[in-house]
Amino acid sequence: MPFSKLLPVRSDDVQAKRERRKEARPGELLEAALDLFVEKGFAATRSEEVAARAGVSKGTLFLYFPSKEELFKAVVRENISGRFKEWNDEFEAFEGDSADMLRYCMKVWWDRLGAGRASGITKLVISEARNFPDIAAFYQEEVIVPGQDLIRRMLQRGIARGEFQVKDLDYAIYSLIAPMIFLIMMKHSLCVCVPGGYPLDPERYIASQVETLLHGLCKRPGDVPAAGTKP
Amino acid sequence: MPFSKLLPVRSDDVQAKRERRKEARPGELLEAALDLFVEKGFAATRSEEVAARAGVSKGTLFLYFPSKEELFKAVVRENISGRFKEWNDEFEAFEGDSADMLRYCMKVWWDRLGAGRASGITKLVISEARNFPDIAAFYQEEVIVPGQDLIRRMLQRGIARGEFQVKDLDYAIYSLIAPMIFLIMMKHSLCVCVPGGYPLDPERYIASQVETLLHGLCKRPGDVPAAGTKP
Amino acid sequence: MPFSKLLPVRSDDVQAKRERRKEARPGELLEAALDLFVEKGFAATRSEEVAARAGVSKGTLFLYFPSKEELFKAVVRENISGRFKEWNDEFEAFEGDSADMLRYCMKVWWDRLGAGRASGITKLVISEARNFPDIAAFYQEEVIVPGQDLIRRMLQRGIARGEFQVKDLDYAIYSLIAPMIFLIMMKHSLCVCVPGGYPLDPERYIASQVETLLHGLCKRPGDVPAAGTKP
Amino acid sequence: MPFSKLLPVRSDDVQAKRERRKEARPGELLEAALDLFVEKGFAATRSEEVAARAGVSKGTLFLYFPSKEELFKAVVRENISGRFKEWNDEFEAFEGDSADMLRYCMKVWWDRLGAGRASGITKLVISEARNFPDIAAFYQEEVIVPGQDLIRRMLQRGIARGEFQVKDLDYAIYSLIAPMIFLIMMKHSLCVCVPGGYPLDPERYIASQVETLLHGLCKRPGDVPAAGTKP
DNA sequence: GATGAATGAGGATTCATTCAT
DNA sequence: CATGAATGAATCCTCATTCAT
Repeated sequence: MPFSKLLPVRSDDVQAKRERRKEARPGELLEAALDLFVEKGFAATRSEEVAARAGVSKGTLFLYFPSKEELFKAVVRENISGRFKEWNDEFEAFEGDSADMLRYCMKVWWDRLGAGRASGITKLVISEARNFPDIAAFYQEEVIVPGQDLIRRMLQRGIARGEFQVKDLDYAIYSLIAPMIFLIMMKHSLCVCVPGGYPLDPERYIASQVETLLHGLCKRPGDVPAAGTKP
Repeated sequence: MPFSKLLPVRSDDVQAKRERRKEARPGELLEAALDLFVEKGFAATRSEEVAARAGVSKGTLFLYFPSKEELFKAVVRENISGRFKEWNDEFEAFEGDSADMLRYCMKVWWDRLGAGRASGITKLVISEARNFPDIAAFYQEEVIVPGQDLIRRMLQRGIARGEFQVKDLDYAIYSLIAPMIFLIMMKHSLCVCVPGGYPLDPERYIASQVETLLHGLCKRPGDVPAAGTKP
Repeated sequence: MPFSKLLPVRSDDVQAKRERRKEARPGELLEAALDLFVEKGFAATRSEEVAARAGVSKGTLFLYFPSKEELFKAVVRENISGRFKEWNDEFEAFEGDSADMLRYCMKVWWDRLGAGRASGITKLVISEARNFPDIAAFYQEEVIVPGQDLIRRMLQRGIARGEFQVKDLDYAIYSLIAPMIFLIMMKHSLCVCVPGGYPLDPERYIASQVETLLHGLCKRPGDVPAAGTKP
Repeated sequence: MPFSKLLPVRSDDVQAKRERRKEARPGELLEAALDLFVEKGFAATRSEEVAARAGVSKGTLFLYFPSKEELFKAVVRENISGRFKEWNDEFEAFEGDSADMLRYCMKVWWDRLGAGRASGITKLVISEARNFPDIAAFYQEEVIVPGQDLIRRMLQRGIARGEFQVKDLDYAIYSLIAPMIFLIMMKHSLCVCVPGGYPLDPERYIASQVETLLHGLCKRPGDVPAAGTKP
């Protein structure tokens, strides 16, 4: 038994915590940085604040990341992890109406990604892409391509089942993407800073988007007079 | 007639040039500011650089605009707010099918605003709103409120004419806004920095969005088998 | 008769006014500058504001005074004019009690100098003397020396008439000067900028100062119990 | 005992020096600031110069004081406000004649405050109050109010003991304040810049002021013929 | 002479980054 | 490894002064 074991327990504990923390450092810093970058953007986030939120000193931050810019890149890379495998499986397993599938997907997307902190990454990338081209490339490859691929397959399923019709499949995917990106951008910008508050209830927004997306704005010959319409 | 009138024309000319320059200054500065704000964002744009690009010195900028923020507001007024009058008139004067109106509006919106540099302002505001609440509030008031108002009236027109049906008018406007904002965000972020290039042809994008928006994804009972569908 | 005489009268008038003004320019500038220097001090007074208050353009100011510093010096020199002749005469002519003379002088000093704008010069000189040694020298020679001389003679008169007694004549004069300078300084500083307001009623202040100056704080053996004393 | 404790003393020493410097910084900065504020006034003192005189860089100054104004307030607290406790105690403890108390106080005031650099602060505030209302308000609260309060209590003590008599207590305090302020103003303006030198010996000035203040200028019936009077 | 547009040095303050401990 | 004191380049904005007209 080493002598250290004979030292007062507190010291032991603290030592252990310190060890644990030491290895967790980069992660804690990335966490803190994610929060702050999402909240304030790259330029307005102060290195010291990141360090403070991670519970370390300013100097320590630069021990792990050589510059604020590298920290930023690490934050984005760290958080762009493809959860696409899981999503693909779920998609493959889905049975039923394509309209329901789309309704389900949008809702699930919001609950699992949009509503959480992960959407902050998307906001971050889009907002700062211009000043960080390699991040943009990274994101494109890791998120956009697989994401658009999944969405395309969803539309194809609908078409194959004779439930959807689209004129231009490559661009139809944007009819699903645009509403999601818009919601994310608003959630992280105007919704949190306009004095009167920018009114945007996500659930209601998604419900409205999906229905319009499925059925369109145009009244159809056989349609019932649409009870809910507010003229 | 005083002798001065008989002096060489040059004097007159130079005077004229000076006058012209003086009057042109604000415009030149606004041009330069627009370029830089769009390129670098609000925070990262340095006042001095705006001045330099307009061919004047630092001090001159502040002769015309009391602060960077006021300069930005002037850019917004010059490039966006000022156009609503014209748009409203056009809307009021429009005759014909509401679907055509929507097609026309989207196209015209792109040609006049979206395609130009002005759309960069929208991207900027959404990206940096959180750090500049004053700017966000200003933009909300000057652009978002009148813009959404116009869109709402377009939908109401369609409903009134029995051509559109919407369940939730307040949120249906986002079905028009989201595609536009998405296009703007992409145009000024991923589209200009992803190496391979983010493939997004605006015209085709808008055409696709509008048709889906009008008719929805779902195949309708009486629909012909949709020749254009690419399975 | 020159043709100009046939021009509309207005022109004539304006021309005349302009002529008149042209010669008055330096004076108007000095007036404006006096006001502003007294109000804001040297550093905080902007040349442009002086020009604006004098009704001319910025450039014109520099036509008459080569720099802000020279303007400042001119302002002080211009306003340090000895009205001492008049005061001396009045002093020589005064008949009566020396205590009354002192009461009279203090009151008259306030009415004629202290209360007016002239006191601003004194405040100005004392406040800025350190940065303008030649102004200080000028003021010393033109104002302080003759002023102290007059005051000394007043005390001497009292002593000669057996009405005053002083131990140290050279310094006794400060017993008259200090209250005046203090009042001036306060009038132009704390009195006009402390939020709650610095309470200082000049008339009451002078009355109090004079009486204490004449009779002292110490109760005298034969004194009546001083009805007005507020314990 | 860990081995580190056995390391050469040098490390310890250097550490100590660094600690000492860190703790000394605010003091060094306050010293430098006091010097410069007194010498040049508030507006004309450049932050960088304060830092330089304290032997640190611009940034370091703002590490200890968030703004130039806060630096100034700290200077005031350090040099003036902090002393009232001590003064009050001394006043409470004073035994003896009120005239002696007044003589003692004036002398002590000069020795401890007036003669030192701290009095320059008072001069500065009065000179620049109008441009820095916050500073004026702060000074009023921290220095003027407690100062006048102490003086009022001194007069009240004299009255209570039947030694002083005043007609208007609220204004009688100015009979003590005015001489002190005058001396301060002169010391920091004309006295240090008039070429020939403005002749003002503080000790003699105070002695003269106090005696006149106590006994007044007027000869009293029972007075001896005032040996010292120089006619 | 008069104008006022233009200049650019200067000043307060911020913050990423370094480095001695 | 960790710290946090120190740095100084960078940035917004001001204003005395110049000079072409």
